[in-house]
Amino acid sequence: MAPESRHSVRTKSKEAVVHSALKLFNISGFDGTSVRAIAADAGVNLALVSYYFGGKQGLLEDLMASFFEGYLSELERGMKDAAESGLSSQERLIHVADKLIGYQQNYFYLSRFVHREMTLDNQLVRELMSSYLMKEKYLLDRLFRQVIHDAATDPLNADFVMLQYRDLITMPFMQPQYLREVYYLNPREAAFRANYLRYIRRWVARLTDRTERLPETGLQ
Amino acid sequence: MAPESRHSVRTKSKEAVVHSALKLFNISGFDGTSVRAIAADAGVNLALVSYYFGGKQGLLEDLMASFFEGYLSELERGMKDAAESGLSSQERLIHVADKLIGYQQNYFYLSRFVHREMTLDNQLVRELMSSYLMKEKYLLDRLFRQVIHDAATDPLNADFVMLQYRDLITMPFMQPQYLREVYYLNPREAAFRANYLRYIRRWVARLTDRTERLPETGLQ
DNA sequence: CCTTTCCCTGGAATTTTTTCTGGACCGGCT
DNA sequence: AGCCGGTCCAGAAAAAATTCCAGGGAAAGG
Repeated sequence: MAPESRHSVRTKSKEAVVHSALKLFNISGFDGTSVRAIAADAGVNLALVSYYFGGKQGLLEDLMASFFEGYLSELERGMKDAAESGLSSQERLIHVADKLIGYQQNYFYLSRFVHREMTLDNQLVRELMSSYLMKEKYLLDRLFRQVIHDAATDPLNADFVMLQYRDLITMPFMQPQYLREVYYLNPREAAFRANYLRYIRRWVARLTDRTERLPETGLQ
Repeated sequence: MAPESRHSVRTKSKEAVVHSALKLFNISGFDGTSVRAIAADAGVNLALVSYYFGGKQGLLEDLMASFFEGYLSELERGMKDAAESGLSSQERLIHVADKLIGYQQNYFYLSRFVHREMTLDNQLVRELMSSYLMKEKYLLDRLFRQVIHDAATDPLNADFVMLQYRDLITMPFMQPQYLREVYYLNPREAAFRANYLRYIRRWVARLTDRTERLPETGLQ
């Protein structure tokens, strides 16, 4: 970090708050982190948080909105690019996944924080969901329309496929510490993106490669 | 459950605390829930939490340990059953998945709570988890050994496969509200278990189907 | 029937932690 | 000079965790 000249600190405090907040939220969670701790870590006065965000709750909503706007615009742009490049429907899945993984790498702490908060089941989350997540689902539906049609699969199975696709993309950023501790994988690295994308490619290929008939194995 | 006669209340308070705690944790998270709220919801005296669990932190650790013991023993027993029934390696994956999904359905709130807490990245979580997660990984490695060997896939890809398998099993219980709100699926229902298992069956089939045609001489 | 024991209640006081507010400072800009 | 945005300090106010104490009442044991 650069030395703290009076000038560089100027107008940087807000960013410092966000940065420290995200860092600490990923360690102790939102409710487990005090504004004092954030201010202390950011080397900033306590009152700043209320000043800029109107309290702790305001900071939360700010971060949430910020993530979803970026995430959704990345998703939209990825789909648009893919369509204009004339990619096949499978290749579109891969291209979009790549974009979204890149986005979450760039906003690593933010992504993790938001994913975690979304696992709560309260009023705030439900309100946020209904706007952002519905839009996400709409886009994913469009992205998968062709694939689903080609595979001629039943609707329930199609839901599970989309669900797994989404989860494939978000999981490494929801529990990176698991990947790190258990598999020695670091979702923040560029290498991870490349390797993981190769796996997603395989997943997509298997998805569309074969016909619908299943080998009915003996038991149950 | 019996009505709240004086008898049933006896020795039931501890369970009532656990029940209310889990319910509230799933709404507001651990740190977002006060001991007062738990006691009030349980219709129990405030001091009881400290009395039984030695404080809020003790309650947390109790719940964590309780989940993992049940989860791992279910995993072990599922593997043992599958082995003794002489199931194929693919069928074992499905059988174990079914068992673990059943377990998480039976302990729905507990599972969700633990999964959520695990996404934190602090010292406590790391210590608490490392022993359990390492054991889980050991068991999963054994469960997949044959499948991986048959598929003759490279180690990195094998990791991703196991990762996805685990995630397939836990995801519905980490974010059930997402499935509910966006896909109108309820992971708590028996029907979900059956339908989802059918998807897992497909996933396993796709996993092994096309690789079976590869020559046996793959590298380990 | 009486007594002891154990689980729990009730209502506090105590202590620690956290958020928020009111005002002061400070350097730059007009 | 006087304003203004950004920053800091201290303390109010509120909330939360923990502990204390004085029992009630059912069950178990005599």
